[in-house]
Amino acid sequence: MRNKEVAEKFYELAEVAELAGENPFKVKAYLEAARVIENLTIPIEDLAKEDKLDGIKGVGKSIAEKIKEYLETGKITKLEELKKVVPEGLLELEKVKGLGAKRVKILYEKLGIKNLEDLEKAAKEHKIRDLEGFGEKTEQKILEGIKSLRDKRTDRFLIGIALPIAESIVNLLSKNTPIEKHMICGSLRRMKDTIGDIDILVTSKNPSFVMDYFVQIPFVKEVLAKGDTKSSIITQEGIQVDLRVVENDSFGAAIQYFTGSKNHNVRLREIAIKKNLKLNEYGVFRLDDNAIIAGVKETDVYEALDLDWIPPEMREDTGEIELAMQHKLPTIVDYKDIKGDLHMHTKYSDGANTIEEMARKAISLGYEYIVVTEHAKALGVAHGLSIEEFKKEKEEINRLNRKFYPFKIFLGVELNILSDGSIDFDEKDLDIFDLCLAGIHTGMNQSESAITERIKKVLQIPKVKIIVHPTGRIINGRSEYSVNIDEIFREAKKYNKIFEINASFERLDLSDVNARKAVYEYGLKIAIGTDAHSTESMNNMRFGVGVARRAWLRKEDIINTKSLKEFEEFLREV
DNA sequence: GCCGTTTTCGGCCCGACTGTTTTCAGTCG
Repeated sequence: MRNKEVAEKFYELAEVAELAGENPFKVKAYLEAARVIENLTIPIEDLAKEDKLDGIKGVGKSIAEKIKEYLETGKITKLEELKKVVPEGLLELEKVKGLGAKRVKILYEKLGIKNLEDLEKAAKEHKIRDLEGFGEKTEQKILEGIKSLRDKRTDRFLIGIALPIAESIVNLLSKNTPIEKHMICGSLRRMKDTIGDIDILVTSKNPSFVMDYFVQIPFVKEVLAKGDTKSSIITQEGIQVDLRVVENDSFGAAIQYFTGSKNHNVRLREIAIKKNLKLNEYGVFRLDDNAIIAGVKETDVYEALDLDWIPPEMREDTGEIELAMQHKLPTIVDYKDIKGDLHMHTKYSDGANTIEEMARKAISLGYEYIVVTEHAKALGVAHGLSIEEFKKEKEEINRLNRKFYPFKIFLGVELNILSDGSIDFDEKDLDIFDLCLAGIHTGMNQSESAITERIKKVLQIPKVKIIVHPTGRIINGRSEYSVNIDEIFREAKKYNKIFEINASFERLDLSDVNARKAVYEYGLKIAIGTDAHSTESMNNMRFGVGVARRAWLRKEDIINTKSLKEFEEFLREV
């Protein structure tokens, strides 16, 4: 699967082409192609082989040729030629806030500025202020921009860090200020695995009171801006939070606008134009007489465009708009559809709580069952259990099941996929388990073919049902190990295996793109497990469901939406 | 360079903000 790689090339092509002064619409076409390829669930090399590249929306004859050329030779002639005219360093100059392609080009042509160092020197020597279109303030801003670029942490924030902060701010506002409606928008509402900043929208009859309160809440580290309708702060954690107060009549249009994604919104506005309408953050307007026809409710905004309302998690312009147009959107899984948690650890291995505490927590979450899945013996660092120890755990589970009836605890295990593709126990010993998970915890630096073969080997073990955290990524920490995920999925379908969406917010593995591929391209089923090591982290289920919703998964695609009775039937088939 | 339930040619999202300007270009989200 080389989609990501090809997409990167076209992002680069777009950047370089823009700096070279190519037709802006051509640049837009490259960007659009890159984005579509990135979100494709089918390997692009397969499409190339079958000569179906120009069937991709946004890919025409010319871009199809470039894709083919890249796949065959590793190069795009057009890109190589442009690079001869555009120095490498110009790309980083665009990252300075306030500088876009146009200004970078002027700086290069008039002052010969080729990189950050040149830029800083020129600004300090006051050479920039005399250029046409530039001035003293711009020069100052450029220096500030260079500084913040160098200071800036490049990581985005994990959703599991950002969402609780956003929620506590909303709570404080609700309690202490006269706000009426409120909504956390942006990538948080879309449940992206990482977020850049927090967007909160509220309505209020007394905006200035709300703003005065907002900029002085305890965890504010810095106030970036304070106005009547918009204020921005930086929290102690370093996350930027924007609070906007909007009119009640525009609330629906505003949350639509600020939820994004950008690409989704651009498409909506294009659709509006074709219907002789205009869409902005204030509402949907008729172009003829500027009359407002929607704005209070978000559903009305979509309806005004003849679209079904689209769940925020799906708003990435990867086909959801077309389906909404035809009224064929899938009914995606709901947060309350989850009936059990399939992956957790207790004090028996490296968890912080007892089985009983985990069970009580599960009951408080409204679950009908849990599967307790300690590490198996090969994972020494995590107190992996022997078969004898699992037998003991089983006795305690039996006792607790009598106590908590009809709620049920199952005995599972998280097996290790060892470096030769074997697992911790003999297959005959696995019969004591209700459910066997298996995952890679060691030997992640092996080659793609080695890791792929390891997993394929484990797929053949009848008793192993679920592959957990299948790509091994830790967000902002460790990238995926190299594995041919298409080959794994194809093989898994033969044996009816299931893949986990690990709901721990550092992992979220499978990712949205991979989960969608597993279900929609390979017809596989998904399990969502929190991998909780404490009662507290069982709350992370919502992040896993968020990924499932971003992957367009339906209730029936996810096995832990089954009722206890259905789940027991499922286990008997295992 | 792509695309077509008005189009195979002539379009290609919207508004706010900033700084440089006397009416607007560039940038951002």
